[in-house]
Formats: sequence, structure tokens, C-alpha cells
Amino acid sequence: MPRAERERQMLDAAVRVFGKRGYRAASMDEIAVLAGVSKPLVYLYLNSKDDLFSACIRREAKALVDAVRAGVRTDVAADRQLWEGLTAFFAHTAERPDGWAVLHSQARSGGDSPAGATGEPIAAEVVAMREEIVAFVTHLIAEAAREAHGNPELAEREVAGLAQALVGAAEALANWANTDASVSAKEAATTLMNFAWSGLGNLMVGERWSEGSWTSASPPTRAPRP
Amino acid sequence: MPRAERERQMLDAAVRVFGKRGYRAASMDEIAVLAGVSKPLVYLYLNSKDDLFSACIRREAKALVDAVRAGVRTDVAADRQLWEGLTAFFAHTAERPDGWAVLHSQARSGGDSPAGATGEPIAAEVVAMREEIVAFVTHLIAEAAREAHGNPELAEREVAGLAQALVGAAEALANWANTDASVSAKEAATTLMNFAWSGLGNLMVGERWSEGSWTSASPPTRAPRP
Amino acid sequence: MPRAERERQMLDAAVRVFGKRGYRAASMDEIAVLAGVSKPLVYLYLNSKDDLFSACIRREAKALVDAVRAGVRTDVAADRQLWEGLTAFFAHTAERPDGWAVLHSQARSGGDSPAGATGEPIAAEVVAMREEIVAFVTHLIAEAAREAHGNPELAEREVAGLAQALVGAAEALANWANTDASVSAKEAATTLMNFAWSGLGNLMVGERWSEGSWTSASPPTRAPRP
Amino acid sequence: MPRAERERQMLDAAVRVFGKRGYRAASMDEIAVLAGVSKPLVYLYLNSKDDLFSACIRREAKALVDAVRAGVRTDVAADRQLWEGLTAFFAHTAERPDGWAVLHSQARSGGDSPAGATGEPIAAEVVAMREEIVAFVTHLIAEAAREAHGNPELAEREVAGLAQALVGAAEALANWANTDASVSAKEAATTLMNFAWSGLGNLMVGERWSEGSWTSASPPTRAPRP
DNA sequence: TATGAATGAGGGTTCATTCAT
DNA sequence: CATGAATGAACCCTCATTCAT
Repeated sequence: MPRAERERQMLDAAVRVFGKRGYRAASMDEIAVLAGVSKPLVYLYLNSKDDLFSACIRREAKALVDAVRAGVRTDVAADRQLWEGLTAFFAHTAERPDGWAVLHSQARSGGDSPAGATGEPIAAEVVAMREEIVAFVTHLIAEAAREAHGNPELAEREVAGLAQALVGAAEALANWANTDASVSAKEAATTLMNFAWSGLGNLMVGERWSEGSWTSASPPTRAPRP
Repeated sequence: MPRAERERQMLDAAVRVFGKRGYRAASMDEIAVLAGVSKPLVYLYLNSKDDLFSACIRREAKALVDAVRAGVRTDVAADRQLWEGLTAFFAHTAERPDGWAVLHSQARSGGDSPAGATGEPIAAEVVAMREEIVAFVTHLIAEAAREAHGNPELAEREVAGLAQALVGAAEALANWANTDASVSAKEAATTLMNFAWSGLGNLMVGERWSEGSWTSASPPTRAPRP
Repeated sequence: MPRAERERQMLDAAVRVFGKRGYRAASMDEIAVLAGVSKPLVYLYLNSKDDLFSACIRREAKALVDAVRAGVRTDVAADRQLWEGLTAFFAHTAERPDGWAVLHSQARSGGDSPAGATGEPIAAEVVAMREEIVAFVTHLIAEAAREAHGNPELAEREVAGLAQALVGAAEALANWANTDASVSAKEAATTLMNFAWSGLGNLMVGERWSEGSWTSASPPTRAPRP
Repeated sequence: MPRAERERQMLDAAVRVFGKRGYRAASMDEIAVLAGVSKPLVYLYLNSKDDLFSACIRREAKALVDAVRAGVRTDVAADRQLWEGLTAFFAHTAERPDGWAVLHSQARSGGDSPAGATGEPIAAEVVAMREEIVAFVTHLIAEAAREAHGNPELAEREVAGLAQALVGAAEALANWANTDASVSAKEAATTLMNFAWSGLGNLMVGERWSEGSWTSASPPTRAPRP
């Protein structure tokens, strides 16, 4: 059997086990057995538990980013781009729940703690990937604001926060969809677009919710108030 | 030293270590050293690693829920309630980053996987707490929709998705705020209110973003479009 | 509460726990709880686990030996003495099963191994007690042989073996009687007398079973042969 | 080194250590060192302390039963069978003192106590083996009684007691022989046959020792009395 | 290429034992 | 007289990792 194939089998097994058990609780033994090979072979091909985990993260992160990238046309409006990206994202996480579990369960741990101190391999890649995604979303939001030119000057820091919120919301929906299998990728994407974009729309024309009351040049017609 | 005090010290240390390392990677030795006691004492008071972890989760979950509850007046409008809740939430997570780390890092892992399969103690409490919060948010959203009565019939399932998204967004912002210390609780809450509520407002008067385009009875005046 | 009483309570608890669990598996905690006192008090009164165990052995050994002694009249024939001794023995072991368990379960361990090497306290007392009993039985057998004067010269070594066998048989019957509660002390004693004495009787008049066939001056009338 | 061989080495070491120290006091460390391997290997091959102990018991019980079985011809008279069995038994226990120590020291403890309460693994096998042996001896005695047909009806319960006594006597002699090395298997077997069989002979022709005096149809000629 | 055999290191847990009060 | 509080030491067990073949 060619090496590449064997390696893929091992990674498949590793992603599955890491996803189910977490990094620490996963055992090389279980991975080797699930991959149908002997343990020394795993070490021969992938060097160490850390490296194996790293390879898993890299593969799954690349797959996710590629899937999203492939789903987004760059020559359309920003809102459309976001919608396409979300759809691709939800479709991918639904298709590869183990991969998503690995990425997500590790995205949180070891993020800010001093390198190596966590005991978990830092998985800098996953942090980097998340940041890249956040940056992309940040860019989309800024772009959309410019397109709308209702409110051309959103503070950079505010946009960053919005992007964080949006990505977090997407993650939560992905988990929700994976748990409650009856939610399709399109449904999830639609829900999130309704939630986010519609809100952003109001924001961009100057509407603000500040300290408990609305402030805007022209008082909003349809904001919810008694 | 009285038992209660010692126990608190141990829980403090445990929360810190579990938060930094995760359940599996945390060692009872490190916890004991950080608490300034010997390992057997930890076992004498808290029985086992599982029980210790459980106690941490319970304490931190209660503290968080209490803090939020204390910050929310129930006799005000739903949007105001949400804003108060978010402010209290961000203030609390900023004040007790370790506690939040424990709750959050465990809310993710072992949530949906078959009980016990993860190797981590299921920490059913944290899952329950998250669900309780989601339920509360779901209720607030439905309430607000009723108050606005622009769009009285949001599908129940859609509301559930929105609540998931909102909670996920809040979690992401909490982490972001904890990482980048210069974000205050009020800022974070404001950002999220702008993000969410403003969007919900549009939603409630019938505006929808579906399959990439806007649909509404009366075309929205200020939605972002070229 | 007077010290003597407290000490008796502790010994009662210790005998019970040591009997049920064995020396190693018994825990000072369990003993203290069962005795209704705090652990330091046990140490104050009885010094150490070893000493506590030793005290148990001593007390129970003395009780057993005393009971047997009290049941045996010394001015009767040897067979009668043995019967009385066995009856007293079985009655006592049935009455104090825990005491018997302590004595018996420890009689075997640590008998021949180098002192202290076993990890168990040597319990030299119990070995000594058993040897004393064996010596007494040896004496009785020799006495009876003399009384019967059919066969005045049983080799000393042979008598020793017979005594060992008799004591072993008694121990086995005591355990059997303790397990299957429907066997009374008298029944057990009678069974053993029938088993042993009757055989010894034949022995003493010169009957021998050697290498598979009977040898005797006057061929035995009632020995079992086709 | 092949696995089977290593496993034998480990069992040898374990039997030795368990025999010397008892189950609880034996440490896996000592066993591993004595076997000349590292501790993890012991666990890899034999799984746990319990399983290791169980394997020891099973191996030694089988060896003992096999040795006895091999030494007994089934086509000879019952007394001859018993003599052959005893000889084989004493020869075997003398040859493998450690094996006998494991079997015997565990046969006593945990025999009748509620399962699991002892802390020791119940070693149900050794109890079963002892019962099997008792049953076999019971059968032999009944058979011999039938052959002698002097006293065809020994009460079943009485025969059971006699078998218990005989087995207990054999155990005691085995220990005695192991302690005082100058006693050969044949000597021990002869002593026990003299002790037991000769007595049984009298029993079977109707002689009884009851409540302190002899009762028999024809008063015994050679029973020991002044 | 692939593996059976083997281990150093470390973690959770328990227990006999001792102070200070 | 009696105890709540505390610990050093040891034990069972697991796991990532490496040779020799």
C-alpha cells in the first residue's frame, strides 16, 4: 500500500479519535488500532503525538478554508460573499463533524496561555486559522459598510468586535446543527444572515444602541420599542 | 485553618489549573501545590479529581448565573433586560477569567458526544447551564417580538437558532475581551447589542434575507445595498 | 468513659475489621469509625496498627485457650480430655467467629518467612499459640498411648505428625461449622472424635497402614477390606 | 524473548511473591523486579493485579489437581486411591511450596465472607477447587464404606464432615512438611492414612464415640480405654 | 516496509501516622 | 481526655515512545 494512502488512513483515524476524546484523552494505541496499523508505523510516518495532532489540525483547517474559499465568489457584493461563505462553512462542518470537532475543541484551549504551558500542543495553526477567518470577515464588514456608504466610518475596533461576534455565532450554530441533525446548512446560513446582516444594515445607517436607548440622526422607523 | 477556608483555596487553585490546562492535562499535584496544601488533603476534602472538577464547575456556573440574574431587572423591556444581562455577563467573565475558562473549555468538549466516551467527566452541569441560558435568551427574543408586534410569528425553531447564535457571539466576545484586555464589559455589551438587536429589529418588521436577496412587504429603506 | 472500656470497644472493632478484611486490607479509619472514636485516640491507646493487631491476636488467643482449658478436666482419661477440649474449642469458635477468623487467617501467613519480610506483623503470638495447642494434643496422644499400653512406643515424630493432623482437622471443621451454621459444636466434636480417636485406637494396638496394605501382629478383625 | 516464556517467568515471580506476602501486601513492583522485567510489561501481558493473581491461582490449582489426578489409579480399592492421592498431594506441595502457599493462604481468607468485602479478589477458583477435592474425598469415603459393607449407611452429613476433617488434616500436614523439611511425602501420607483410615475402619463396622463413651453392637476389642 | 517486545516517567489514590488545640 | 487538620510514602496503573528484527 502506498505511503500516501496509509498516511491518509492514519490521519482519518487520528481526527476521529482526537475529535471524540480530545488531545490528552486520545491514545496512540486507539488511533493505531482504528487505522489498522501498528503503533511504530504511526511514529515512523508521523513522528510524535504532537506532530500527528498538528497534521490533523493542518489538514482539517486547510480543508475548511478551502471549502469556504471555493464557495465564495469574489466579484459579488459583500453581503452575498458572506452568505456564500457561511453556507459553505455550515455545509463543510456538517459533512465532516470529526474534523470540526478537532478544530473547535482545540481552538479554545491553549489560545492565550504561554506557549507549551498548557500541556497541549499549542496548535498555533488553529489559532492562526481562526484569526485569518476573523480578518476576512472583518474585511467583508468594512467593505459592506463602504458599499452602503450610509455610515462610512465604523471604528476599526468596533468592526473587529463585530467580526468576533459573527464568527462565534457561526461556531455556535455549527455545533447546534451538528447536534440537532435536522438543521441544514442553508437554514443555518439563513438564520445567521437574518440575525447579523439585518442588524448590521441598521447599524450602518447610523443607528446605535447605547447605554440602553437608541441614538440616531433620523429616528429609526422600525426598531422594536414599546 | 478552618475547613471551609481551605476548601475555598483548593477550589480557587483547581479552577485556575483546570482553566489553564483542561481537565485531563491538569494534575492533582499542581493543584495541591498551587493551593499550598498536600495532595491527600485535597482528596480528603474533595474526594476525587472528578468530584473536584464537578465542584469547580458548579461553583463557577452558579457564580455566573447569579451575577447575570442579579444584573437583570425583570420589570423592564426585553431589550433592556438583554442589555443588562450581557453587561453583567461580560463584567463577570472579565472579573473571573479562570472561572470562565473552565466553564467555556468544558462547555465545548463532551457536550454532545455519548456520555463518558470523552474520557472527561461529562460535566452535565455546564451543558445544563448553557441550555438554561439559551432558553432564557430564547424567551427574551420571543418576548421582544411580541412587544414589537411588527412580526408576531417568528417560527419557534428560528428563534432557537437565533438564541444559539446570540449566545455563541457572547461567548466569543467574552474570550476576545479576556484576551485583549482593553475591552470593557460595557463596550462588549454595546457591540453585541448593536450587532444583534438592531438586526432583530429589522427582522421583526418582516424583513428577511433569503437565498441572497431581500424580501419584504415594504422594501427596507436603509438596508445596505449599492 | 473509663479507659479499659474504651479499649475493649476498640479491640472489638479491630477484631471485627481484621477478621473481615485481613490485616492489610483493614484500615485504621474503618476501625476507628466502628469503635465510635477518633483515630488519634486509637493511636493514643494502642500505639500502632501492628500493636493493635498484636493486641487483638493476644486477646483472642487467650480467650480461646482459656475457653478450652476451662472445658477440660485434667483428672479424666485422655480421650475424654480430648473430647472435652474439642467441644470447648468448637463452641468457642462458633461463639466468636470474628476472633477465630483473625486467629486463623493470620496463623498461616508469616509463619515461616523471615521476620518482618512478609509485610504483615509476624504475629508470633498466634504461631506460638498454635504450637502450644499442638504440644498439648501431642501430650494427650502420648498419654493415651501409654494408658492403652497396647503399643507403648509410638515414635515421637509420628505423634507430632498426628497432632498436626488432628489440629488441622479441627481447624477445618471449625471453619466448616462457621460457614454452614447448622452444625453444632457437639456434632463437630463428635465427628472429629469418631474420625480421629477411633483411628488412633487401632493405631495404638499396633495396626498400621503401610505402603498400601495392612500390617499387624494379629490381623485386625474389623478393618475395612473386601 | 517470546511472549509465552516471559509470561511464565512473570507467573513464577508472582506466585512466589503472592505466596510470601499475601495478595494485598504483594507489590507489583516487587513482582516485576523478581521477574526481571519492567512493570508495564506485566500489565501488558497480565492486565491487572487481580488478573495476575487469578492467573496464578488458576495455574497452581490446575497443577495441583493434575498432579493428584495423575497419581491416582481409578481401578483400585478406595483406600488405595486415597493413599495414592495423598502421596501425590504431599509430593506436589513439597515440590512447589510457593504454589501451595498461594493456594492455601487464599483458600482461607475470603472463603465465606461476602463477596468483595475482603478487599482481596475472591479467588472463587481456589474455593471451587477445594470444594471439588472435598467432594472427591467424600466420594472415596462413601465408596470405601460400601466396599466394607460393615456399616453401609453413614449419614451423608457425617461423611461430609469427615471429608472436611481429612482435607484439613492434609493441609496441616502439608504445611508442617513444608516447614520442617525432613518429612517426606510418603511419611506424611503414611501418617495421615494411619490417622484417618484406621479410624474410619472402626467407624464402618459400627463403632461410635458418642458423648464421651463408646457405643457398639459388639464392644470393640482394641479400642483405647483403661 | 512493518512489527512484536519492551520501558521511563508520571498520574490518581490510599493509608498509617502525627501535631496543635 | 479527645479531635480536627494535615502529610510522607507507597501503590496500581497508563501512556508516549523506542529498539531489534
